Amino acid sequence: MNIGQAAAASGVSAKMIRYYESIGLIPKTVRTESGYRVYSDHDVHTLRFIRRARDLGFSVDQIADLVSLWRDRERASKDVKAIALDHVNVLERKIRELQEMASTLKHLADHCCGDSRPHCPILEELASEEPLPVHPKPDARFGTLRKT
Amino acid sequence: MNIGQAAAASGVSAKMIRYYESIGLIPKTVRTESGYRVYSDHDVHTLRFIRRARDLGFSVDQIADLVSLWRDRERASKDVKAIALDHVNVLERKIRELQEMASTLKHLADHCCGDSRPHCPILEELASEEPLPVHPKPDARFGTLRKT
DNA sequence: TGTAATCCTTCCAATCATGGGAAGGTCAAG
DNA sequence: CTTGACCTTCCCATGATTGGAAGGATTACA
Repeated sequence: MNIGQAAAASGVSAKMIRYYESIGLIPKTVRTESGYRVYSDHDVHTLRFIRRARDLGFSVDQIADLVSLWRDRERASKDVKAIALDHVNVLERKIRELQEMASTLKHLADHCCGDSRPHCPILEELASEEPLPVHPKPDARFGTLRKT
Repeated sequence: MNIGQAAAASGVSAKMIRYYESIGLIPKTVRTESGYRVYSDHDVHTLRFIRRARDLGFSVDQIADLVSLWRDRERASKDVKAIALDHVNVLERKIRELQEMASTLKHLADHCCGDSRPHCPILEELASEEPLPVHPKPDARFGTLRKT
């Protein structure tokens, strides 16, 4: 299988496959006489594993750890779980950050008439010397996202 | 005022001030004879405006638009509001993506005992040929985030 | 068999916002 | 006058990904 076919079969672009090889996430493949990379079904399986981990937002470093645990039949599941929960924490922190931005911004936009006149609370707020008002109150709807 | 003082007063690092100047987000400043950049209170005010916009996650391009609207006394507030709401949409889309990842991952982690044995549903799922199960059901808790 | 289209290769560059650091000039305090 | 803290420019790195150029290989079709 050529790299293009492996890409189509795995959902990882040929560009990324070469990149993953270059950084050592996947081993160097066999080549044909003319230098073409050759992939097996097993390689494609690994690539699909990587793509799934990537779709869950894992970093390449974490994916490397996950792949190595996947290959290791003696692994402890707690090591896998630790990586996963670590990543959940990162995701949730990021989510809270973005929610805070969105909430503040929606609040500001709600108070802007959005017509053809120049008066605009959004700009006023950005230009203000006061600390940015951390959205009215951390809406209870988001409470379920807290880690507690 | 030197760049370091402007940085301290605005909360934008000296590095970033130079960068913003280089990309044209802020105009080139006056220099002393020896080449030091000189900043006025007005410049610092602009920098603070930029920092606030940045803290709300606006891109540099959007910030440039916001600054230009801020400067424009003839602006229409709807132009500002449009930028803000556009950005809210981007933020909310990103939030939903991250929530989907976190939710899927938490679900997987919940089913992993996390002990010293090798069996691990997280790895099994990543290695599976099935489509990633988009978390059990788009939990109603997140429904309020939908754009409708 | 010729040729054109479609692959593949490597290498380099760009993204986005930010930080690190080197080499060297400037300034203020002691 | 020296020392330390500032400033200058320039280059590099991040992370994951895409784009493209130049050139070789393979394939398909007439």
